[in-house]
Amino acid sequence: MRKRFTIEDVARLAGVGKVTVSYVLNGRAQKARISQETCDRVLAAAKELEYRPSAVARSLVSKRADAVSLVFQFGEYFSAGSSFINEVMRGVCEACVAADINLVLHTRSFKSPVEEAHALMDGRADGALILRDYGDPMVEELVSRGYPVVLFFTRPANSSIDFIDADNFCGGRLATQHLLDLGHTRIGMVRGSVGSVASNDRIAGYRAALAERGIASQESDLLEIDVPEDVTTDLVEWVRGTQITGLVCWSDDVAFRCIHILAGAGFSLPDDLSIVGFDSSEVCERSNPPLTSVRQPVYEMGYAAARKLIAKIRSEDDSSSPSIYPLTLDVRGSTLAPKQPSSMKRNP
Amino acid sequence: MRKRFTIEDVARLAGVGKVTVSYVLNGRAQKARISQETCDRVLAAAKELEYRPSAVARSLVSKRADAVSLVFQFGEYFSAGSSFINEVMRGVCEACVAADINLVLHTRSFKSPVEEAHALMDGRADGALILRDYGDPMVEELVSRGYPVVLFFTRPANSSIDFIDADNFCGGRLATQHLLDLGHTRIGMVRGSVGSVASNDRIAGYRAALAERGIASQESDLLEIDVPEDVTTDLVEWVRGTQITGLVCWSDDVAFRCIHILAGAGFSLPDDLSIVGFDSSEVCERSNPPLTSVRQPVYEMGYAAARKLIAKIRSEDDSSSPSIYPLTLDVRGSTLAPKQPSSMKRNP
DNA sequence: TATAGTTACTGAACCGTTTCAGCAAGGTTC
DNA sequence: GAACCTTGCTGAAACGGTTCAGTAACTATA
Repeated sequence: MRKRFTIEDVARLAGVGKVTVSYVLNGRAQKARISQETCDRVLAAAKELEYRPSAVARSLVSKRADAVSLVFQFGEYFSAGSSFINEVMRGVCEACVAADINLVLHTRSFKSPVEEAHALMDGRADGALILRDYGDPMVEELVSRGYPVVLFFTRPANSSIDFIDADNFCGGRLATQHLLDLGHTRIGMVRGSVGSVASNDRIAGYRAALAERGIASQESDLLEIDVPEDVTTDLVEWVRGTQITGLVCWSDDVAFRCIHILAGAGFSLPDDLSIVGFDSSEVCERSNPPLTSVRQPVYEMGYAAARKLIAKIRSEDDSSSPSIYPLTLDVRGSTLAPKQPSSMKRNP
Repeated sequence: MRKRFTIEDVARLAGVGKVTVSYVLNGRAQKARISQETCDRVLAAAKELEYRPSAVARSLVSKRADAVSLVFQFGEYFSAGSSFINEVMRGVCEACVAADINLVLHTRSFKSPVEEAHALMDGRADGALILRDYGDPMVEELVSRGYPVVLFFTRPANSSIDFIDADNFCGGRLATQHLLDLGHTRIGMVRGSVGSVASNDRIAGYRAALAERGIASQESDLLEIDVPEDVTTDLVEWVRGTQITGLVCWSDDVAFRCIHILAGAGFSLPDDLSIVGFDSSEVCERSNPPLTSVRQPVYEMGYAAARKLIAKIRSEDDSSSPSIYPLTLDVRGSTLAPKQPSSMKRNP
């Protein structure tokens, strides 16, 4: 690569000190009372040399990187077909574009959580956006050092930590209530991983909805998975064994997988089983049957998380923006009243 | 954030000069002939202060950032449902993890292509991975300055530029041949944008396949779109108007959209129209009908592009890895012989 | 005409690292 | 005992910017 010109080169060419160049190029010519004539000379010199300041040198003294980092399990989230992470990325990217800062994906190999935390704090980014549950030792390390952090799609136990999450309790409740309203009484749930706060919240909502109708929830009606690929033909036996007629899924992806596997096993959907997804991504419209799903504003949440982090870094006020996003239900074709209603239908 | 300790602090605590600390911490104690005892003292001091070197200061002197940047239209690619960009990201991220470098998403707002190029060369990254056609003024600016660049999913006219691309000509040919083999003679193509090299290559392959069977290709059999959302109900009229019985699509996403729209308009698929997608993403298995698609190794290509760039930056030899990836066809349920074969079927 | 204020700049220090040349102390060699 | 290694360490400069506190030359005020 061709040698880059430095501020010194520009100063020399313009016949001024490098300080003057710095002031002019940072738009602070007024404050430093640089004359118009000198300004022009500096600008001309900079243009002639096609001078571009070194972000690195600038960072060293300003102690700001004008970048935030984004941390998650890349291999896991960037797996085929999930629109969730796409929407997250789009939200985060657009917030960064709007704020004119860079986004650093912390794709480094680390030995320990503490190492990882230290690497995050190496000065390349001014804060971190983390898609991971609180309780993670890495997060705790960052937080304990006062490094600016915003968690999203989780809800930290420690309330002093900034976060953006959806109202998963309501989401679980909404999905379950919908099935109850249709007349289902045996409702199962394909839950997320046990450690996930979001998953536990949704289960709580699910249980609350059942309890409101006087139905006791059973542990066996929960099927745990970590990633959509965990949904295998075991699902078929589980569905048959539990005799559920309604199913609330951890995500749309999981729901699609369930549909695929159940259809393959001879289930007629939605007649044999009503299925509710989560996220209500665009594909729900096009699936067969179209998927009833809890709408999660993933894009907005990604955007908001980045905004919150940026506001924090810039010490701007951000108190007006919510931390918890409400969820709604998009009813589509994948949910129907059960074939042999075991109770009075409320919605005929 | 708590004040960070610097190399000076460690040196003071260990009772040595900061140079010594630098050598010890960079594993060059041998070379600098630092005694074991001093080494231990330095290590202990560093641990006690939980010292972490500043990546920024280090970059300033080493002139390396240990990061590469990734450039594409974030808003456009990170749109719901596309597994293409997910696979790209996964490949790129994993290559970066393996090489222990960071990935910078250049999410900044720029006025002009030249500004954007300059911003890319600001020192935060050692090279750029670009998902954009060559000919783009930004790319030319980078290349003309000798900034390390690898383009992917395109094929630069200037052969000195590194790139990773699929053999789109063969891909277009393969898809078309498959339909021809099934007995189709009127075959249409939903092409990508006109400026796209990949799209033009696929069209050339499509035309070559037709020509090999003595069929003249017609301009009206090509439907241009830029993004999947461009596929609207106009498609229905176009299909009816052209009387095609086979359709090669720009991507799986486009194919799914076509299926959705055509099915909505009363088409019975695949009986009324055979459809071939491109990418052969995982969802093809689960769609209805399962989508015949040209398999593009997107993950591998993303990985390879990042590897190539990293090798270039590190001046390693990378001549063994291919630039052009072969494509294959995954035949699934969305393609059948036409209902009223207009020629002899070759595959009954 | 001494004092103060303004204008237009700049020298030096600093940010936190790395690198290179150098140096003191002790050990070998002849 | 002079010349030359070796060992173990360090001072100073450099990387490319920014910031602060001047300062020299004018102009305005009393």
